[in-house]
Amino acid sequence: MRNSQAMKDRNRRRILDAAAPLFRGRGVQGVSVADVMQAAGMTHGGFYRHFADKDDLVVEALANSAAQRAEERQKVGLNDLAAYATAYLSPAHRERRAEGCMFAALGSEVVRGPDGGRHAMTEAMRNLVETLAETAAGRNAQERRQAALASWSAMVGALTLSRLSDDAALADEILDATLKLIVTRLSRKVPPTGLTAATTSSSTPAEPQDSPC
Amino acid sequence: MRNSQAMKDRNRRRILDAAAPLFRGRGVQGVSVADVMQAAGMTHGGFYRHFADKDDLVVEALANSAAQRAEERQKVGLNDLAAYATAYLSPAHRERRAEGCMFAALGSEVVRGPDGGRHAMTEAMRNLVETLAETAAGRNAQERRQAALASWSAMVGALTLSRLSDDAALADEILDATLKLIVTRLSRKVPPTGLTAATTSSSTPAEPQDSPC
DNA sequence: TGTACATCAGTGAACGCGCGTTCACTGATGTAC
DNA sequence: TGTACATCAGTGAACGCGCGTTCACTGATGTAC
Repeated sequence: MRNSQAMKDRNRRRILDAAAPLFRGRGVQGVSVADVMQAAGMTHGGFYRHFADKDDLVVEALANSAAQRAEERQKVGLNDLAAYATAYLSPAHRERRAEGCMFAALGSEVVRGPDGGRHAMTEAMRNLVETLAETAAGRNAQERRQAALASWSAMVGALTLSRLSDDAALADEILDATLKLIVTRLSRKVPPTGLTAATTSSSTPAEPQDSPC
Repeated sequence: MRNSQAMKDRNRRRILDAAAPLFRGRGVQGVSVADVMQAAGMTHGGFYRHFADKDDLVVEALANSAAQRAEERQKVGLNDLAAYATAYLSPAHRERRAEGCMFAALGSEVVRGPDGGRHAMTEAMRNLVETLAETAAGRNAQERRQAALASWSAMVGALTLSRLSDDAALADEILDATLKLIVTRLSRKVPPTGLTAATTSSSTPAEPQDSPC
């Protein structure tokens, strides 16, 4: 049976929306085309009406996911570096890989993948860094940009390493130390009122906020 | 033909030494058992005289590689945080994935892998962080440890993101901004004489030093 | 508006390939006497 | 020290499975008249 064009568009979106969390949770190579199609509520045969091949899906899913996150960020207004880092470097984010940041989950795998994937993530990163730079510490635009770049690097590294650690105490230490650095030295001081004091400990659960990054 | 015990030991070491760079360069899932055995100069059938399965190899290769790096670090004396970061955050390290840091290359993949892999990397990380903390900035041991943890997170994240960027200028910016942060604010000031000034630009090639981390 | 026909989204079986793993085999090694 | 035999490291063919991809088929959709 043939589906209408509207149905096809809706199904394509479903595939993309199903693919992204699967990839983040199990890695691109850990997820089959059939897995994605099943998660989208279809069988694997129809996949090639939507995408040229699996690589194509990866690129589209990364770009789609990045665009969604950027939009949410604008809407919710999670544009403050200190607040962003607090949510990003939370145990909740560490535990929820599938719903979390794609850079921490897929960065090293995408490096080895098709160029389109790197490109999609580069654009997402550029967008994010520019946003974060607005509330980063620094006496001029260049310093703020550098603080944002270093903060972003530290966040991605800390989340990856915290997930890697099989020692829970060390895993928390990594998040705490990195968050403290960003909050106290790399983000702009003025706007939030007295948040800084509370962010030193990761026991602040940073309410199960969906998807930073 | 049966080989002597000495030969067997030598071959096991060869397998481990062949496996580590392959894994770092192409990912664990991107390398087959046959690939590793071929790189070690053998055929795939003999693999199971040495390892229970591929997961076992992964764990042993990570541990072996980590131990070698720790030993080299002690010998060469690359124990100074600022010097270490300078080598780590160099374009040379970014380009040589197979010979580089296993945390940046394999971190997010090992997270999803067998527990043994996470454990091997956790121990390696603990050892490294303790070493780096000795020359990190801070008024007491706790502050120095936090600076070392945050620095290490930033290094791993920056290298991953710099490799990810398909924009060369952005890729360099990431390394430079992170290196500047670590050198100027997170490492102990005194010991090196006047190195700090030169490290701001990544055009300092940080002589093709083998394998930081 | 109605009819006839071409299109094509999605199905599910099938194909081909690579991978992890097994296995029969070999002959040098190590050991027991 | 020499001999006889069991061991077992490494070989290369083979197995079984899962995966990416293809394909014949279906029937609803869209279009031309």
